[in-house]
Amino acid sequence: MSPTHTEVTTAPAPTLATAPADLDPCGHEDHPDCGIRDVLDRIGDKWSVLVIVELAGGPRRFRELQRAIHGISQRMLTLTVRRLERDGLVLRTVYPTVPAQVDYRLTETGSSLTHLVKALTDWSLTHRPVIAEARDAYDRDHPDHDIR
Amino acid sequence: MSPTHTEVTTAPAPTLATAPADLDPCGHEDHPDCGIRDVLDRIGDKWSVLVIVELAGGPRRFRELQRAIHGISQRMLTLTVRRLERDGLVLRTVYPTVPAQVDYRLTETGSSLTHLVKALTDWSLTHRPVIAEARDAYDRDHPDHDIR
DNA sequence: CGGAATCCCCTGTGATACTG
DNA sequence: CAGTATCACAGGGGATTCCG
Repeated sequence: MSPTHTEVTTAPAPTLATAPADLDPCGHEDHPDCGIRDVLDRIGDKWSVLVIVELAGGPRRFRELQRAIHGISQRMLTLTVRRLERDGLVLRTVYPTVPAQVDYRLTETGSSLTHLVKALTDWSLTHRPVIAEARDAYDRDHPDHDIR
Repeated sequence: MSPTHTEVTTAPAPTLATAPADLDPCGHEDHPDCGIRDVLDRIGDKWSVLVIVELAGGPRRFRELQRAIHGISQRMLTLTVRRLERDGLVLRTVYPTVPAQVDYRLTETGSSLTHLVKALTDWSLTHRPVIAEARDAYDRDHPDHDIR
């Protein structure tokens, strides 16, 4: 890594006015396990959100999902939909045909997540350029760092 | 894992009407790398959102952050704020005092994320009971599975 | 105080092969 | 088609130690 972060400031050290966390998702001051953790552990993985996005377009079969979600392996798709099913976000239906046919669709709860996902993608698309620029600037000022 | 998922349905297999993904974050049909990936890779990790939540309450020093975010290690806090700094979501300021003093605060871009985070925590708090119930039900119907 | 450097484990994920 | 079963591996992340 670069020879240690060394960009200092000449300004005097301020006394941080311990501002209150007006966004505190918990009830009390010491964030013990903020409910947010639940969501993150659930949709914060590599594929869940993409599955939800795809299912937001309507029911999909296993292969359809796999084809739609570029790069996901069979194994991960299985694990992802299973977890979503377990959490009640996705409904899995098996039709006793031959060969087997299974479809997945969002439950009521799952659908309520699509708004958030939409907001996330919107934010992403809006700020992507700014972030890319910030990144380039950082990488320019900090040659040979290994962040990410 | 349990002897294979075997909950079938008696209903006839429907012909999925390939509904359009009206939530498609990409421009075209085949989701190649949906912009959503960018956000997820950025705030979808274990700690970033918690740091953002804390900084939403105002500037914080390194130790303050670590104390506020229960369970985070020194190493991960460092890595997390570095990545956020690199992406231009957090501003890091070093005061040449002795011992060193550093504070972190959200940038304009970073602040714009607090709305989303708030929405996420709200959703989490609202649906937590339902999800917990779904989970229990699943675990009851599928004894000895190893999902998650 | 605010890190950086190491060591190490464990989990998530991919690749491949097999099955009802 | 829709999985399951294994193997194999990179990297995320924790604990500890050292430094300016």
